[in-house]
Amino acid sequence: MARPVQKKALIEKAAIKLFASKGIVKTTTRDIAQAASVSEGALYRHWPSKDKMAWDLYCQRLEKFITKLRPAMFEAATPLADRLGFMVEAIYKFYKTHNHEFAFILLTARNFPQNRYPQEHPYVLLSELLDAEIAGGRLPPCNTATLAAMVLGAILEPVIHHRLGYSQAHPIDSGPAIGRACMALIVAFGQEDTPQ
Amino acid sequence: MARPVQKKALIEKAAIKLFASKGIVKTTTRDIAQAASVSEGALYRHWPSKDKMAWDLYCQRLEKFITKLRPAMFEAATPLADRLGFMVEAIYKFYKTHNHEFAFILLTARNFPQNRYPQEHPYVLLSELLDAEIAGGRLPPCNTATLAAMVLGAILEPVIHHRLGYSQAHPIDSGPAIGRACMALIVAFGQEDTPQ
DNA sequence: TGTACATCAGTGAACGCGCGTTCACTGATGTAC
DNA sequence: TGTACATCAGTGAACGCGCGTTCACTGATGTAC
Repeated sequence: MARPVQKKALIEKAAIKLFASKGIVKTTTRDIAQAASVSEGALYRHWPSKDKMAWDLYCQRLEKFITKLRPAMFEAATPLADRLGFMVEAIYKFYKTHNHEFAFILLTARNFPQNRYPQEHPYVLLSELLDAEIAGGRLPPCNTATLAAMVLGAILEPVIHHRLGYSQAHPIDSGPAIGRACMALIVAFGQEDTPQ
Repeated sequence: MARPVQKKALIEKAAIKLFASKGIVKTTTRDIAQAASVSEGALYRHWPSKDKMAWDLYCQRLEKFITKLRPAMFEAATPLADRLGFMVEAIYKFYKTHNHEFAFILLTARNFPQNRYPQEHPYVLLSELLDAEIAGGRLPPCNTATLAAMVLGAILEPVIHHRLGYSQAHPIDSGPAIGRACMALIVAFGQEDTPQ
């Protein structure tokens, strides 16, 4: 039986909150240790470096999130508008319940030094979704890479604004309107356009 | 007559390029000095600190950009779709001609420690524009803070993806489709919605 | 015009704080016999 | 069951590199007389 790990979870929670608030680079190991009521050396019992810790946390929490998102987004029988609505709803719900974790994986982590997405990301899901719609003839062909980026930006930017305090209204309250607007965006983008 | 300033402009150019590529925190004064072929001490003849330099550059370059954007966006007689199209076009054009400067003021600078927008920002312009449309009865009332954030996100996210290399197609090539899609987004967002 | 002085953008070496990381040590738990 | 040993998450002090900033100095240009 493995020795009971007590403090790792505390360190993770404190690190994610700090990373989400101050950014990875401006968060020090002293910050984390203090917030988790742990010595600095304790970090190095679980991760080889601060940067590796950040990257591991990012991949792991993102995968957890994707696992929630993927199934309903790929219910083949459901119309696109519904699946998009589900995606928007799921994203904002996750933001509401896991504020810091969300800000970390979807906002802060944009500027990871690695400069790359992990294999799985809402952006990738969205691209696949759009490609499948086009392949199924339910959407005219278009540049899905750009379109997926637009939709993702339209969904996430209100979260950024809410989190930074520019807007008081929680995006989840505008969920239906936002889903509807994204659907209209997709349709309008495809009109009269040819793939590049 | 002021002594001719030769190196300040070099320092600014090098700093902006580095800030845009590595982020402000990860860019060192040694990086900047080396890129500008200048001693580190030279920075402190023009700015009191690295952070103040970054903030000054941000405000100044953003204002320059806004000055280009504002006039045509507020031509009262022009329909919204055209003004939106102009905005999209102007943004992507600026990105094309001033790659690093754009990435600095509109992408990197999102996570400034100050955690606030300067008074003038494309987001603010967009909000004002939408409010004016509603006041003029040409758009149904809605939550313009959220809507402006959506539109901004939809316009800027393709730029982020292009700059990070996720997408090869330059957003300017999809300019008309993106403008059209943003217009559709706005219209759909307002339908059946009441202001909050 | 020539001389003395002020100004200031620049240099390059040094400083010292803050940070990520290391390390010897501890004590609790698991395991072999 | 008791004893000896291995394991490992934790501590807290120390280390040392890298970074932002400082400082004495230089040399070119502007100004007073």
